[in-house]
Amino acid sequence: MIPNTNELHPGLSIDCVIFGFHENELKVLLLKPKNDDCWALPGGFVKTDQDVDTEAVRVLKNRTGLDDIFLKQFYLFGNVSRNKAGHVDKMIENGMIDESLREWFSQRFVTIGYYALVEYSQVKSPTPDDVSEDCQWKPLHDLPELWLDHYEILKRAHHDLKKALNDQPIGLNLLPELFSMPELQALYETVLEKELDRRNFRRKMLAYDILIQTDERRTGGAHKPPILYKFDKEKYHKAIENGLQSAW
Amino acid sequence: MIPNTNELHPGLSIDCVIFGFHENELKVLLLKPKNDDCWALPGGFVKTDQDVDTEAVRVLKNRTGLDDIFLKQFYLFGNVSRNKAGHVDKMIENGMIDESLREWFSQRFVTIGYYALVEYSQVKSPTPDDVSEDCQWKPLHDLPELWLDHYEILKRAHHDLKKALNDQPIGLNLLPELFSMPELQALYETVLEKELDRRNFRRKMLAYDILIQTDERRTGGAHKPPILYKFDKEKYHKAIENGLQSAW
DNA sequence: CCAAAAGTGTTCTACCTACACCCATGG
DNA sequence: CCATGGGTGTAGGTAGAACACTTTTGG
Repeated sequence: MIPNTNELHPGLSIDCVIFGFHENELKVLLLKPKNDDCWALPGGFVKTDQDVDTEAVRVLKNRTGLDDIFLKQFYLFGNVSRNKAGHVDKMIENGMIDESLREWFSQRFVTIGYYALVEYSQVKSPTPDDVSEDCQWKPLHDLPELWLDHYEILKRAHHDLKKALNDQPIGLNLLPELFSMPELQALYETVLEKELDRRNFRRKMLAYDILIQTDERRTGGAHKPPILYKFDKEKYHKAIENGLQSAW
Repeated sequence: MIPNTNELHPGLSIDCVIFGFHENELKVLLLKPKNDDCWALPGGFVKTDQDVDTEAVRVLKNRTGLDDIFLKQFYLFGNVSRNKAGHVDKMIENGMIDESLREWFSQRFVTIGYYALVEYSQVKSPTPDDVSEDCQWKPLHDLPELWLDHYEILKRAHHDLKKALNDQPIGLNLLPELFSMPELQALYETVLEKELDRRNFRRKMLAYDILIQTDERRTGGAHKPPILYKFDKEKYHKAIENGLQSAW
């Protein structure tokens, strides 16, 4: 529910690009606003007595039930053009918001983009917010039409995520607790949108020294069962803080 | 002057960390608010009919007279704690702002951090804004006490700039048109806060393929005069767009 | 026993590191 | 002529790219 607008920071919103990884595809959690053909990024407003980061965590928690998740503020979208004329009228017509909120929604808004990486299977039931009728994972490469500038926000989130891989590992919170090297590689290939050499990938990843090899193997395939690994969380977080490689 | 507050985006400000390079030091352009001991980052507000980036460019232009400069949005500072109680009272007491603006300034503010890299010598006369009595370059490593969370903003700008060097060249807009390799190296060493090997630096920088060697040399020193280079602007900008190195 | 996919090792190359020598200038 | 700092080259090590063979499972 939209809280009393008096308690909200005017003209400021949050949009979260929530990435999940499933069936070798990157998926994004999207909302279907009521009576609208477009889909939208989960978002929200900022209470004036709350940190912006806190509010982003709240949005994530409300949609996915998850907290304690990697969540990164990546950009503030502040162009005037993102506020489309007629857009509020439509929301009122569609019954998404009440007439009384017309003024609040008619302000010029800037929005803070966050992206999150979550484990697909842990999101038991994606939950729509009160202005939406549905909440679903959509494949990054087969997206429905999106609201306003949400496609641009999503693209930039993915672009920033790709770049971040040069300096950070990913996988924690995006893969199950135990995973095989080929599964981790599939994640990287999906995010990067390119194929990688199996052997070189393994060597490089092991050199990061953030993996712990377990005794278990993933059986069931008609082939040699892969070793399962888990992340050394302490080293993983250190790697994120210190950066993985630097030219200087 | 502060425009009519009705035209301004409420609770939203811009702060610019303007870096200059002079006498082998990184300097930052700071403002001295009237009747206050602290110094502050140049900043401003966002007109509701202007893009946020546009407003940041305007701030830079007003303080330095420069435009067409590398200006990067690096973070939105959105913690509640940055709004200190009593801080508006003090501004009114000091005559920085009029009593009539009390309400406007008492809102909770979030601020968008930008950093800029400018050529020190091109800023003929740093210009204070109307709530400040002075505008000066201050050495990054000998800063006066700063307003509110401006020190935190500055630190983060520098940190982001350092990281950016792994993926981008710097120097254009920060050095004169013509510069020697040792001068460029001094810039890198200053930003990175570490010493680099002369020969390896040269090789690496030339490998970036963004420099044009000129026939001129910098004379005057009691030693072999260094060759002067300039940036190949087209290649320089391409390097910024495409990134200099990537792990994947 | 065969197909499928996983685990391992080697060679070649490119780049980074560390270092030493010569060169041009001003004083 | 000498002190100062700039230009150049090279040997050794490390890391990435390309690539082939062996291993283990299910069917």
